[in-house]
Amino acid sequence: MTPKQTTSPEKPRRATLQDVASEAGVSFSAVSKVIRGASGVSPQMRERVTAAIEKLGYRPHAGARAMRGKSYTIGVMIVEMSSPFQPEVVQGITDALEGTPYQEVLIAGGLSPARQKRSIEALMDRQVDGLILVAPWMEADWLEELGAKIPTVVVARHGTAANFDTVVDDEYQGARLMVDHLVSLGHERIVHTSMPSGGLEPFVLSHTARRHGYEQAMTRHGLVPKVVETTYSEVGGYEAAIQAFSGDERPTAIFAGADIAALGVLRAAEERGLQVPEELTVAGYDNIYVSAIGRISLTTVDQSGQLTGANSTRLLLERIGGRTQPAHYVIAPQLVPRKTSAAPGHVDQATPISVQH
Amino acid sequence: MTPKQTTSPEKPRRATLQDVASEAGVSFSAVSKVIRGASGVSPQMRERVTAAIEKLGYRPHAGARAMRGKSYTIGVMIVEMSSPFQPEVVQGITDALEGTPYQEVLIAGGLSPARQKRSIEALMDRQVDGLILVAPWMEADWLEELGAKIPTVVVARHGTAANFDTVVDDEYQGARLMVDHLVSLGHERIVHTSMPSGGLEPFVLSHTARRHGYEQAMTRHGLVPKVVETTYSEVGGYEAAIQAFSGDERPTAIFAGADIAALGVLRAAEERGLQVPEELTVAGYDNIYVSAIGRISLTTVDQSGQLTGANSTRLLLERIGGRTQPAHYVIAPQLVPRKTSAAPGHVDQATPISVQH
DNA sequence: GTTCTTACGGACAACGTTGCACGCTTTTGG
DNA sequence: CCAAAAGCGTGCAACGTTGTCCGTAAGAAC
Repeated sequence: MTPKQTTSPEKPRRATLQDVASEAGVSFSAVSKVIRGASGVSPQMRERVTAAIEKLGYRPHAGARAMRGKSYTIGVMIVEMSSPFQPEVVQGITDALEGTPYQEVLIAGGLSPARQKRSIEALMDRQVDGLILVAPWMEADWLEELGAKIPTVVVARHGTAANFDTVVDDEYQGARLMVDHLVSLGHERIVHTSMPSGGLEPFVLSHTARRHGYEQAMTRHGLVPKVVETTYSEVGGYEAAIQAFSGDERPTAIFAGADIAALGVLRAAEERGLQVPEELTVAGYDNIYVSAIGRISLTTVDQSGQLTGANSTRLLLERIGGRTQPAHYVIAPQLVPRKTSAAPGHVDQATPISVQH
Repeated sequence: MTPKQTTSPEKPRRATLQDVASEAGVSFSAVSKVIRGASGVSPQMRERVTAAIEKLGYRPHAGARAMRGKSYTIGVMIVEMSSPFQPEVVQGITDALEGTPYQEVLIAGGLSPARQKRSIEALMDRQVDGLILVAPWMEADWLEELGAKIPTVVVARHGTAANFDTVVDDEYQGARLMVDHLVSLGHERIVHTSMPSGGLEPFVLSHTARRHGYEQAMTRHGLVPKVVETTYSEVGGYEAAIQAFSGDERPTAIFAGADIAALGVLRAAEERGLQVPEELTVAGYDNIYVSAIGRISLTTVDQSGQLTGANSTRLLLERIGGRTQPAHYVIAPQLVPRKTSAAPGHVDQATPISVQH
């Protein structure tokens, strides 16, 4: 009953096709046929082989399979796991792969294009059958070359590609939804916080799309867009808010490009003694986990990571199946109004007084 | 300059040892020697081969290597990525593996022992050379059997094992640190929120260790421990707080077993109109990302995920190197006092009045 | 000048699969 | 009743490595 000790190093060898074949009294080719579901197998043999597989606990050797072409492994690169969107995407992938012979394997790409490239190469060294890259940072050309080598789906980059598929949330639309929401509440001075573009044209990362969507929507409403560039982080949001407050006319609403930055905006507002939402409306984008909890209750935009993952997987399997025409899938975002947004209230009277230059 | 189109399906084959050998004008065995750093290689040959490898961009085929014994891949199972501890552990692993020939690969184990087992098996099918399991939920026996088959390190489970190593934060100690902190501030009625044990003895998961540490420390201070069992979630924390408030004597401090639950406690306090920390001290455990941000600023206990990852990797590499004696590494936690904890202030006067039965 | 050692490079047999080519039965069709 | 076809099982050659074994040539020792 006590666990086996390692002291006697008689590790039981993993069962192979040959072992199963001996057990069932057939050739190993026959076993292979059964496993592959190939034709030319009698029901009796199938049964005996299946029993032997069961008995020995046989599992195919992925390395050996990889040598013959397919590893039945999907490589997923995520940049960083801390954001809640990425785990959701992964969950979507896992669910979509359930019931297929494929298994996904993740790799943390890290925060630089060079590292991300190395991670992708590590995945390719391991003979994955396809790649799903979540918000990769490297140049489009590199991805095009990659896509020519291996079935690839890129998540969260706007734009079209020749050699790989993309799945992306319509972030222009998401930003528009938010602006419409704020305008319908009565806001006019709405500041957007963004981050430096990063020069990945012709591809467009999330923040650029959100910013453009914001600008278009503002213009459409006849309002003047005003963007503050810091970073998508709590500190970045804080700094952006400080900058926004320092202008001539204090904004009545701050639409942060990311929830995490919105949290910094909230802190800045608190320090200034500005009541949210009475004196300042704050909104974000991403619907991260904390945005939902009572103490924050942040108005934001949700993009379904689950859907993103599921569709990425679908496209990838199609590509593995032989499709070569690139596909681009766009997912509709959803506005999530919560307690940090309201009609601009007391702010109209208070504005000139509390501004400090 | 435009990216190659996939329309002409002339995917360039990946370079093999043989290709490199032809390029360098030597035998493929010689190339293998160079790559493995084996002896019996002249400097000139090494140079020519290295040049050829460079030129062709040769990279070893992990599948083929796996067939000969080593895949140079470390499998890491994480239960869920949403918690911030796990990404940190992964970061620690990545850093520790930098410069070694090994590469880690992650798999999301999911929220049930059955799924987690399947994930681990999927990793083994892929011939990983070793496993790091972060907070796995399955029975100890299963892990013992696993450890007999493959070098394994288990993270975040207290207790000793025969066939694998463990790396764990000293959560008894962490809970004691927190209780000492609260007591030193003057608190006496300190409630702890926990979750049902789950029956994984003789192994002990985090919440049980924290609870025991809390109980011991309270007793040592001559105080009466009081535990509320809900779940480690925002809602769970909220419910636990409501229960804690409903007693005869309202606690002056609530020490949640997890930061995420502490957030729920904060919400409950807010709803009750209790000022934190003036009327109620709130503390957590984990030091998750949001705990640090200004608007929350939660007093908590930090366990270094980075250190955990680094040490897990070290132990695993030792085991892969041949060690069979089990090792168990304990990491010291650190108290992180922030703004949600303070001496019990107005509460002493206010207690009898605001309690509702 | 012969023999022994050493250093180097190459040949080769696995490793566990896949999938084709091949034969042996059994059935079917005339 | 014989030939052809279909059904079924086996044999075998890859796939890209590692690591052992072996042969050769150059240098050292006598």
